Amino acid sequence: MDSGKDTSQRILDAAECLFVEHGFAGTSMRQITSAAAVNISAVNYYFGSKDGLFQAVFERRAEPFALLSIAKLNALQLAKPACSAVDIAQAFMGAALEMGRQPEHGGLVFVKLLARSYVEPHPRLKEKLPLRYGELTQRYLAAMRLALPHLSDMEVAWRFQFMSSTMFNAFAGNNVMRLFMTQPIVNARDPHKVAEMLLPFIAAGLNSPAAELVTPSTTEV
Amino acid sequence: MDSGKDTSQRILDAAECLFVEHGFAGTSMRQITSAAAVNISAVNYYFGSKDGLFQAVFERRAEPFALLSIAKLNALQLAKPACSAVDIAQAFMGAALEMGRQPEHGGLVFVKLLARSYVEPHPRLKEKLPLRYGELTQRYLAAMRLALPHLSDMEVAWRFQFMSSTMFNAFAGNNVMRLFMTQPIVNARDPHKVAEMLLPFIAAGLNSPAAELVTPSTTEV
DNA sequence: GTCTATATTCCGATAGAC
DNA sequence: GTCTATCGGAATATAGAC
Repeated sequence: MDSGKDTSQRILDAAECLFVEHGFAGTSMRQITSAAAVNISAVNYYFGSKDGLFQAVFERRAEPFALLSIAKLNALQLAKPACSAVDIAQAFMGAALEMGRQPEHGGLVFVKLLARSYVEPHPRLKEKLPLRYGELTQRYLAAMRLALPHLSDMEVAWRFQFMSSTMFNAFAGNNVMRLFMTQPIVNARDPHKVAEMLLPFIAAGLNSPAAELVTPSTTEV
Repeated sequence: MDSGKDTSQRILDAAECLFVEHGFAGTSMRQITSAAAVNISAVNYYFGSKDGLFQAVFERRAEPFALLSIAKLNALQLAKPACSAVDIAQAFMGAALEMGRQPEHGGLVFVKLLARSYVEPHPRLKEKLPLRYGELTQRYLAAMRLALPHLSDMEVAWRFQFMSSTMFNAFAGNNVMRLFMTQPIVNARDPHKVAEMLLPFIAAGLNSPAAELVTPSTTEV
């Protein structure tokens, strides 16, 4: 029998793919259990509800990805205490790439789920995510502040935001081209090639001079 | 009576907001008609179906936005035939900003709808959008190729893609911070301030040197 | 743990009175 | 054009046999 995986894991795998493709509201439990070839009531047995299933789908990958991202930064700062913004960007991208290289961690599916959650955050994420990713964000922001002393803390945060949205969307394959053109001319099949295209853009963007503020007041909350 | 707008327009307005906030599948016709304070059967009367309503919501803004974007580029190329990549980026951003300035065009709501469609394209968009936005994309790509002669056509397309995803997400207020941190430190309330933050990042990214290809083969389809 | 059967609610869509 | 009423189906969730 090739279906050696147990029921709950098959549900998680199927749900992960379907949530990425059609979103939470756009995916029914019947689709999930049908794709996983399990009985429909198994979802409630293992996860309590559809909401609970989503949470489980996310939590399975969240911790490994956070740990991986922080480990990449730790390794970088150990090897090169005065690291540049480009080094930091590469560490961040490296975490996504390494995740994509590990089939046991779902490959790039979780990065795609992150890209989607970015636009359409599930209610339960708003409670749990800050606690789990707060440290990651703080660590990367602190590193970037050191590497970009010519920028204010606020502008560093903006650039981290720009870097993240560009990266996540690129790895997730969310192309304007795919949407706007009959014949797409960019393709995100190989994540390493995407990373090669990304790097000069992001590196130059991070290191660019501070914004010339036309409006004098702050952009902060 | 302050509800001077007619029924179909009130439906469009309510649906536009709800689709942006909860997505197509996550929004029911009952939510829409309730928010619009109209009878539920009015949707079918005016738009035939929920799908038809989505298409109408999109098409109301699609043409004005496309025309505005192209007009910005026309004006730029007339005033400055040898325009730079930064000029082009500003023209593109200018279209979104001007759309945001016009309440009769829904302000920034359509940009947010674009940002969402980017991740979760409605089936009907895949047919209609390339025809409507194909010219826009081709025009901007052609202008960028002239302004960035050191890049291959393919790499220019990638950078247009990076620029678009960063812009749309920034204007739509899709922040990693909002998702990852308890206390968000960036805020996208004023689109002009967002644009000020965006410009140096995107300008430097567009003008950065070509990627060093480690893998020799092409990234094209 | 896995299944069938079912409860209950909500969905989009339509028919027909006015 | 706008309303009420309702249809048929699909959604999540649960109860209970095995």
